[in-house]
Amino acid sequence: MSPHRTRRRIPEATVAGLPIYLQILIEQSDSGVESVSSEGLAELAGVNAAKVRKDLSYLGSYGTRGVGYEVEYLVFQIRRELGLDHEWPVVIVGAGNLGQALAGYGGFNGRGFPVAGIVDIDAAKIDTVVAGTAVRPLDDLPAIVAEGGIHIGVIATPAAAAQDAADRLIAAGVTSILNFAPMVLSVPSTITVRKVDLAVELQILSYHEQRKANQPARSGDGAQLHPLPADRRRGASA
Amino acid sequence: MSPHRTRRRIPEATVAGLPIYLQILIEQSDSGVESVSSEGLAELAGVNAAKVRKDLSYLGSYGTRGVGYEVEYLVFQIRRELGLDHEWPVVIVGAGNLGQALAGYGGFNGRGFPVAGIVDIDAAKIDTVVAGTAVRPLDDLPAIVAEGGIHIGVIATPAAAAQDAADRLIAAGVTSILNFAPMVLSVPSTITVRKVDLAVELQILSYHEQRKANQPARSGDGAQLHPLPADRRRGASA
DNA sequence: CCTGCCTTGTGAAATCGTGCACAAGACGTC
DNA sequence: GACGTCTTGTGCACGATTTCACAAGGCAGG
Repeated sequence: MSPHRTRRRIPEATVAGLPIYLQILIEQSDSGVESVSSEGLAELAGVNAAKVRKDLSYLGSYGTRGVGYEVEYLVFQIRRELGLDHEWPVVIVGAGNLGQALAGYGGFNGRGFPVAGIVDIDAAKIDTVVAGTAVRPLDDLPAIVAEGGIHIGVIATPAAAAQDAADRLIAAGVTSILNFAPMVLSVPSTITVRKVDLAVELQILSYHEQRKANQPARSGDGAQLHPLPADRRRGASA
Repeated sequence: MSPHRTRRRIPEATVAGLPIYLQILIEQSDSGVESVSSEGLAELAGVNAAKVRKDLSYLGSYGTRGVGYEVEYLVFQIRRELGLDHEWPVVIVGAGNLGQALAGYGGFNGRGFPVAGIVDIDAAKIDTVVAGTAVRPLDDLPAIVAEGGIHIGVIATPAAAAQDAADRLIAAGVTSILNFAPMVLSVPSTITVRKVDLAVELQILSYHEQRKANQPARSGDGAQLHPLPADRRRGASA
């Protein structure tokens, strides 16, 4: 049975932070570290220690005052909260450059999101094998989703085809979409969409670069001429 | 000869929104649309119209009351603000699966971020040609960065090599980094870092999926929930 | 058991982002 | 030139997120 019921809602900002903590904790665990403090975790994640504690407190009181958090246990709890206690097969739409790379990328298969299928609209690509999986026709989407019990779809098509891909995924039963196409999707409010757009990321970097170029180093903002030797500081992110 | 001086600081949230508006505006421009209202733009970007107006107001008063925004002009202004009035060559560290895909991906070359070089630490990969660019040794990084006047580096290495890649990029003179490795980088505060982590995105989707599964379906817009296949129970390994 | 030290968990304050509501301004019409 | 309509630009309120500050516990040593 469900180990916990409708837990209090976790803020989006916290949900976005949990995978980072998880990654760090797993790393620590692999290194033999058994316990970690909010300050240590914060350091590694590049955030404020208070934020770490508040984020973790949404999961429950899994720390020990005066001691810290037990790494293994925290990993277990975060995994459970994120729904990572089982695999989530995904289907990729678009077997082009990006789709192929994603299929072959370890970040999917190795992390609990096995690629259960790849589809493409281009007949020439059908049956070619990408990273061990044969490309199937776009029309097979409903069958693939139903057979695989798939909830998550990945869109790796050109922008022009992205909305159609989304519509088909949703019609097939998918309820979460990871969109790599540079295109804002229009979907029902029941569908969760996350967008990853390389051009957007680069343009944000471009903005900051231009800003740096227009603004020679000033004494107050930590910009220094000599690189700091010992401890490093975190750069801008988010 | 910087075209404008230290403009008032633009909030990060707005900076992140500008590339989206830009993309939509370019699309509209290509379709022959000459003018757009904040409401129209908001619709296409999937945000609130007031937010669009507020975001754009940080650039200046480039709209016309009662009419809207002139598409071409707005494109020009956003481009300028983002520093997209010239190209930003990038260097990619890591010629593996992901690095190769990125090099071949149109999202770089076609959008003002030409790939000026790809480097890898693996001697076997040196001189192989990826998307028209020969892979060069990691040690060439300083030369590549200097010759190309490069400010932006892309990390496409495994997590374990990411910090070293960052250190080398920074030592070579790069001041902005786009990090695809599932690893929080430690860098001086003068360096701008943005992280793109597929696993993180998927895990966030996983959280929302789990949430939907635990929460009984609600009637509404025709998107029905998918029963969770009860037989899928394997734990994800790191 | 008591004391001192350490770190969590959490109210409260500060900051940031978003949306509403409306005055200000531009354009077309009469 | 005045009027009506439309849409921007923005003050203000609200909500979310981040940070601060500290009381509440837990553990070790005496």
